[in-house]
Amino acid sequence: MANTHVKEMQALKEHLGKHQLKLTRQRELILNAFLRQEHITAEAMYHQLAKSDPHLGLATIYRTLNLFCDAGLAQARHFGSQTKYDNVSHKGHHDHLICTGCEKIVEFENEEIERLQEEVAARNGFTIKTHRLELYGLCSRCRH
Amino acid sequence: MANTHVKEMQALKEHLGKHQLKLTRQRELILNAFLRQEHITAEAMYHQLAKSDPHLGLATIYRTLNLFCDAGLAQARHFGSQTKYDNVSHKGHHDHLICTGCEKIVEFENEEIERLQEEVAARNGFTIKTHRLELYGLCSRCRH
DNA sequence: TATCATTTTGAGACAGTTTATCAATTTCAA
DNA sequence: TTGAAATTGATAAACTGTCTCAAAATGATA
Repeated sequence: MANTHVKEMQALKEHLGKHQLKLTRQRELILNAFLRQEHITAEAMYHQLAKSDPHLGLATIYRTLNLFCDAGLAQARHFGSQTKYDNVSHKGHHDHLICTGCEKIVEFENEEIERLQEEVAARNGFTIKTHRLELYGLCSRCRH
Repeated sequence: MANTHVKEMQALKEHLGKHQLKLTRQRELILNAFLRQEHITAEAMYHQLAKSDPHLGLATIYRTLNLFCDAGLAQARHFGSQTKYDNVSHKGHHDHLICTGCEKIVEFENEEIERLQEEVAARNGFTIKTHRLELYGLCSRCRH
């Protein structure tokens, strides 16, 4: 199975090098599995990888996903009692509409909002690397 | 100490009446404390109220804050590993520019972004109650 | 106001998620 | 190849939030 995620692997290696961290078999394995997802929980990834690698520990999954966050490859999003790790490289970036009634999540993108964010950032001397936008409310079904 | 939150108390009583629930000393106490906050965690409220009422149980705080959510007075949001209960009657916006270099945080407001958020929500049948927008990047000082 | 079915409370047990611990193993620079 | 440093796996521990249940409080009714 070829590594089709050369760019992300490069980014990970760069982060590891900068922080005196090491590239391990597990980190490669988890990265490849992670990049195939749009977003996933640690627990789900644990079960998924257990099929091919039964001795991979849950703690390692958590540690590695948090490492990916530090490296800018992933972004943690807390909802309900679980943490979902978003794949940042997956189709740019998506924001979320979250129904507080039924917990339904709708993803959206809005270029105009992105543009205004850049504008706000520039006005304050910032260069944006990533962002998080979550709108909380009630979906049409839950409003009634 | 007079109850200065007549409107919210009225809304709570209405909810209680509709659902065969009872108005208790604890619910009044917690409501008054809650309405003084913009947002608070159950744990924080527990410690705050423990000073004047050492026997108020943590479970009661959780139950009551969830009751407020049902009554439309509060809204739960998950932040990190904790749940914050937003006071719905406060409508302050808290958008943030966060520097990943020096951790500086700049607050901002942008009406145009807010308007576009409403638009996106409406297009998806949602009614927004609150939102969270965080822009991560480098400030001018850290970029160099 | 007294009665009493129903709801609520407090205290702690419990459950689900994430992190800490630590001996054994692996990595990688020299 | 060597060895200091980082990482892993297994599991204990921590944390947040919910459940349990006997005792207490509430409020509708008489």
